[in-house]
Amino acid sequence: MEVRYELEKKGIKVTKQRVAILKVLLESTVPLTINQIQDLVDLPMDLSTLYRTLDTFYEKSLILKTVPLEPSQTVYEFNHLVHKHHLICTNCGKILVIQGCPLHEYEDEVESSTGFIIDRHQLELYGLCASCQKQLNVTKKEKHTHV
Amino acid sequence: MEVRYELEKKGIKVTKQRVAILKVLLESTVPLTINQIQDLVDLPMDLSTLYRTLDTFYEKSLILKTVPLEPSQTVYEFNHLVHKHHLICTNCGKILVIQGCPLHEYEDEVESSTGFIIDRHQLELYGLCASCQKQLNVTKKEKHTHV
DNA sequence: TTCTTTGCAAAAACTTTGCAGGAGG
DNA sequence: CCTCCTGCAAAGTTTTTGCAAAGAA
Repeated sequence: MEVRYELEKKGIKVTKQRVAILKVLLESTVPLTINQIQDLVDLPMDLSTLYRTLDTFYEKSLILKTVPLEPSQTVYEFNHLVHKHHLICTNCGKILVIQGCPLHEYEDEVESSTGFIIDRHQLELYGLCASCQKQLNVTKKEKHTHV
Repeated sequence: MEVRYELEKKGIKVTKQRVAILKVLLESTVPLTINQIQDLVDLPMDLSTLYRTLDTFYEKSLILKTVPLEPSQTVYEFNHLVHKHHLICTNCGKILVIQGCPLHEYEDEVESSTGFIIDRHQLELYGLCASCQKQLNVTKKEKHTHV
């Protein structure tokens, strides 16, 4: 089974809980909160197991972790090794995954101006999705000036 | 006093607690957690007051709010109306504020490809500051490939 | 067997809420 | 004077931890 292989590849001991969690993350097209993972997993599982397992996965770079501003619960997703970011609707909470990243040259600039070694970043975009715009009768004209 | 003026300008009723909180945020060069604000404020104040006040300030765009990945407690800072981002050292936790933003054209692209109206974003860069690099004997060569 | 992981229970950390008294305009 | 704000207490959420039993290699 490929899920087991993903774990072994990272040197993570294979257990049925870990397989179940990873399967959920692999099958999801969107990032999930810990409670959503608990609901989706195919065997009952304690939250402490989920926290511990997700920490382990994160340390081994098997998954990515994001803390959105609204709602501010951490979400987890499989690390497909394709760089991407989230576009989050502040009305309905829908998360869209967008591929690609405009930050590489910027990071190089910041590294040389600050002396840091940058190894990752977190970027989310927030706004209104098309259907919430319709529902709320918002048009592009009313967009707030970006600060 | 200019702190009172900032409040009045936004239509926020002036109280000694609000003045004290805003003063702390105005005087700080770095974003602060709610506990740090409580420690820095010049009169004893309940945490519920802090939560409520910071919510109010945030709704009126008087302050900015960020949720870093590590450590993941929300931080608050005065909204100077100059766009900036954070560079966070994952070893010592130090937060550097960096001015400028490389995202404006990118947001326009994403808007047209997704139909969203984007009104803000959150971006943080994570890495090692110069002194932690020295302390940990890390050099640029060992930098992880960015995923 | 030996070491790691899990579930349970409890605690810690963080955040929200209701209400009565106090402060601001 | 009227309304809104604050402190207190309590409860709700989210996350962490210790320990004994179960599971993986």
